[in-house]
Amino acid sequence: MHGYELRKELTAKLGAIRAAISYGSLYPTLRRLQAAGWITEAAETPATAEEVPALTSRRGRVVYKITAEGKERFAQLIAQAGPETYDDTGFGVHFAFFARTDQATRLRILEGRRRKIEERREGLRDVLGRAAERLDAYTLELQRHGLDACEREVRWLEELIANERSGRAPTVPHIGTAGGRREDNSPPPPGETRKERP
Amino acid sequence: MHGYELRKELTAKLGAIRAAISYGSLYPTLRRLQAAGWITEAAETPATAEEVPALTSRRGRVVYKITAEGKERFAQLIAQAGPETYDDTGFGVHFAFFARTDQATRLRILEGRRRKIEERREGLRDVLGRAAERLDAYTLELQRHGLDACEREVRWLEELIANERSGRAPTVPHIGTAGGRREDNSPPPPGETRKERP
DNA sequence: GTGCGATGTATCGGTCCGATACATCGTGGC
DNA sequence: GCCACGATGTATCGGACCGATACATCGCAC
Repeated sequence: MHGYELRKELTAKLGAIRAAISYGSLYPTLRRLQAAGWITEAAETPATAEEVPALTSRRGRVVYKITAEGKERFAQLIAQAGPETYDDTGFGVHFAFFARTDQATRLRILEGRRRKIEERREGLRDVLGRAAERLDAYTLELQRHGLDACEREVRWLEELIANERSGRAPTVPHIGTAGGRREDNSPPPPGETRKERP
Repeated sequence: MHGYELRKELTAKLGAIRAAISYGSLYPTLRRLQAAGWITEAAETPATAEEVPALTSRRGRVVYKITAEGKERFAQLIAQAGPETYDDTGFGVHFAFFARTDQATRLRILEGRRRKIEERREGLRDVLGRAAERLDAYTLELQRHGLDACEREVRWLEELIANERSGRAPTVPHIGTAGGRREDNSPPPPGETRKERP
């Protein structure tokens, strides 16, 4: 893909957890990835390239392609978990690429996230219990709303964890016409033997 | 307060919406505020100041105090709304200081936030409707969870808006021992005549 | 036929974070 | 008695990211 396209694709995939990636972040990152050898420039520079326009740095549509090394590095990145894996953005990104990981990794990340949210929940309960008099009604309402969100996310995570353990794909509780679904998750990417634990 | 204390205070107040403010942000900001004349250094430098230790830049506990100009500027900041007022962090900060604003401002901000969340919700519905086949089960589950969060927040906002219009303080739906509450909101800060629309 | 919104690459200034350094104080364990 | 360790407290630095902006092309509606 080229940068603009990639941005749209990522926005559709990550739209639920964060805003669109900024250009000031996108293009430098693409150059960094290229310098590292994880992506390469793949054909298609301008259509009207026969004439040399000598204008300002004109370059239209740079299409990139991931390399074998890049694929391997990406597999590592989404499988390995650090402390930042469990914060809001980090978890969202990992989760969005769960279909490219193995079940052990998915379970590890889901449980780490649950632990993190439970800690946040306890912190909020502390504030609501101990500092309730010192805070005004609006601040308290904010904490309550946050606490509610934590509780819901823990339930959500627990459902996902239970499904992973029982080997099912993520459930579709609210929409589904009849029951759940049974589409296969984590299909092996075509033409590439992936190592389970990089 | 001094920096460390302020950080703890803000963490308790904003803990539901964002992580603690980093030191790399806190201390430069305090200096910026001081340079602008919105806060001043207020007494209490070290206790053992009689001896000049000539050590490395030793300065213990700098206590700051807001100035009259700072109070006015703060009142302006929380009352005026730009586009960034309605994103997650911006809205949270404004909401956390709702008790220091008037009802018209509160309503304006709540409705702006609702509009923003409704837009996000429609975006997610679009993705779930149109691009459902292109995305894997985990990505879809992420969108569903995000959509659910949007719907809940809209309901929450609508409740708050209704309460504002009827002149009541924010309701306490889940906890309360008997009914709601009727604590006064937006008390005028003591010893300071605040302008309603700066 | 022309104006305007979508497509597309690019840079720049500024802000914020994460890690780190360093010093003091209180307190509980040995 | 003393000392290790965690909490308190100020400070800086590099790097990542955002928001605004600039500039060019393309398709299409009016």
